[in-house]
Amino acid sequence: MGTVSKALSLLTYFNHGRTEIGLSDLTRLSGMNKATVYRLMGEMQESGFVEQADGDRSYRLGPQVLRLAALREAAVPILSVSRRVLKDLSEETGETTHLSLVQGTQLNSLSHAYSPRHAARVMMEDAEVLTYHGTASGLAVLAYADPEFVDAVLSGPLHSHTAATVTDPEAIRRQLEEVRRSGMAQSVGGFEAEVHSHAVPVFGADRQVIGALAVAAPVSRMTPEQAVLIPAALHRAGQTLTHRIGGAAPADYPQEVAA
Amino acid sequence: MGTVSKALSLLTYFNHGRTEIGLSDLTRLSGMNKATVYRLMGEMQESGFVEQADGDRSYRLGPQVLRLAALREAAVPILSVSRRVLKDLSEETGETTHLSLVQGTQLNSLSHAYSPRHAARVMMEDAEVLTYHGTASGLAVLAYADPEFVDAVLSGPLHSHTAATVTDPEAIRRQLEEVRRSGMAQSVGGFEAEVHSHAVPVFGADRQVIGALAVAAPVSRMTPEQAVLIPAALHRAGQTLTHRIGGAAPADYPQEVAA
DNA sequence: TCATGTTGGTTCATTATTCGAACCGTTGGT
DNA sequence: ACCAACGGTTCGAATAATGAACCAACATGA
Repeated sequence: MGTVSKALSLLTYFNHGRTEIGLSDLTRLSGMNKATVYRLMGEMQESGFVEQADGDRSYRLGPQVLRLAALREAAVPILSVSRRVLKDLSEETGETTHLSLVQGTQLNSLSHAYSPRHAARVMMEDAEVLTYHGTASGLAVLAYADPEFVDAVLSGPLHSHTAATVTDPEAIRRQLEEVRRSGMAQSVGGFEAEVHSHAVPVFGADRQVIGALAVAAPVSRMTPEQAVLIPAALHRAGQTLTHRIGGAAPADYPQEVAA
Repeated sequence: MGTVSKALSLLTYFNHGRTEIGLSDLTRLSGMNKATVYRLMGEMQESGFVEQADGDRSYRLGPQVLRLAALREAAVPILSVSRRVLKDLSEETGETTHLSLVQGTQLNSLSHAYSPRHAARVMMEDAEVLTYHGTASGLAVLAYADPEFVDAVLSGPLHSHTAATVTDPEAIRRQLEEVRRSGMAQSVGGFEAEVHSHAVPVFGADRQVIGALAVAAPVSRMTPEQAVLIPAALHRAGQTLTHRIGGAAPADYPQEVAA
């Protein structure tokens, strides 16, 4: 692994539960030498990618990432476009909706919308890491990902989030077959108990899957009517989003939502 | 300069006018060897910080920066907080308002708001680079920056945006004195002709200046009444923003807007 | 008070990585 | 057919990264 990859990999240890990390913690998390981490963080600090908090000297992400994100959105306005789609979809379904994107080898939630219809909602946070095997979004992505990528994911450790999480690689592969057939992934209590999620893949310009659009509802509200309405609305929203960002679905992607 | 700094410096060549850059262009812009640029970009591509467009193979910023930006906002919610302040300020003044932040050695616009009051508005784009000497925001920042930083900026080349841009270092230093006295910077036609800008500094937790809040109005609308109302509202908004992000102004910062 | 274990930060000889001139193969224009 | 420009690749020489050991400062607690 090159020096640049090492430096950038240090940034992956930041998440919602850990927005500030001290030097020693970072060396432990990364397994690198302390001097190495210190120098790498120092360089990234000079460039404004990280900065040090005032009180203790722990590191946090710097202001430079905001500029890059704004430019990314200027080049590929996927977030701003998705906000409209998410809002419409959550109004139509009455449930929480969210968008997640493939970033390197991990899947991150990046935008979400709530519906005001019900007081009880599935809550979401942005920039949260989703597992491929334990979420509807993850399955939707895997179903249309490169076979090598699927192999890499399924050969790694597959943690259980709940008692209902499917962790057997062969069982997951069968789920992926089903996703490809219907064009839609489902997960009932696989990530969080009492949550029924539907997800469809979102495709980029090269017909590669780039992420997933999902609806998350309490299982108690998944009536037979909703079980028809949500997949139909979600499928349409997914096609709209793929189209608006200049993407295209692969030829074998179902044009209509299958039962 | 270390390898990591070199790699990250490549990202600075992306801007609104140049969201995709080919390998050869990037080598020319950076002055580095082509093989070096190729390898560095390859590493950043693996980490998802950049990606290659489908048609040609030019590079653009990758999805990973979105995740980092979301986490930065989670740690230091300056953008989400500023949106409220900007919106209120543009409604109160009837003019375009914007926030810019110091990122390394450059100043970037990062958020803005328009007022619906007038059809003719000063238009803004996010993630645009502002000069320190030619904008009210830049002067507001310089007035409260480290003396070494001011020296570095003023010893560099100072380009003219318009005929009204002040480029003489000594004249700029006199302007900075005036900014420190009044707590507010002004620029009439210095960046764009026919635009009158006011700006106040925004401070972080360590009483360091971290950016500037500005109001940009057509010179034709800068009536005597507005020339009083805008500085007062802007000064209040700046204090509000500094306070909401957990910052504090230095002791010598004027508590009231001075004439 | 003294020992112990943190923390962030620094040093420097060893070593591995990065560098860059020159080189491909391809594309597009003339 | 030629030329120029493109993205990408090679490999010995040059440089920068590495990591064990070391500081100083602070905290904890016996």
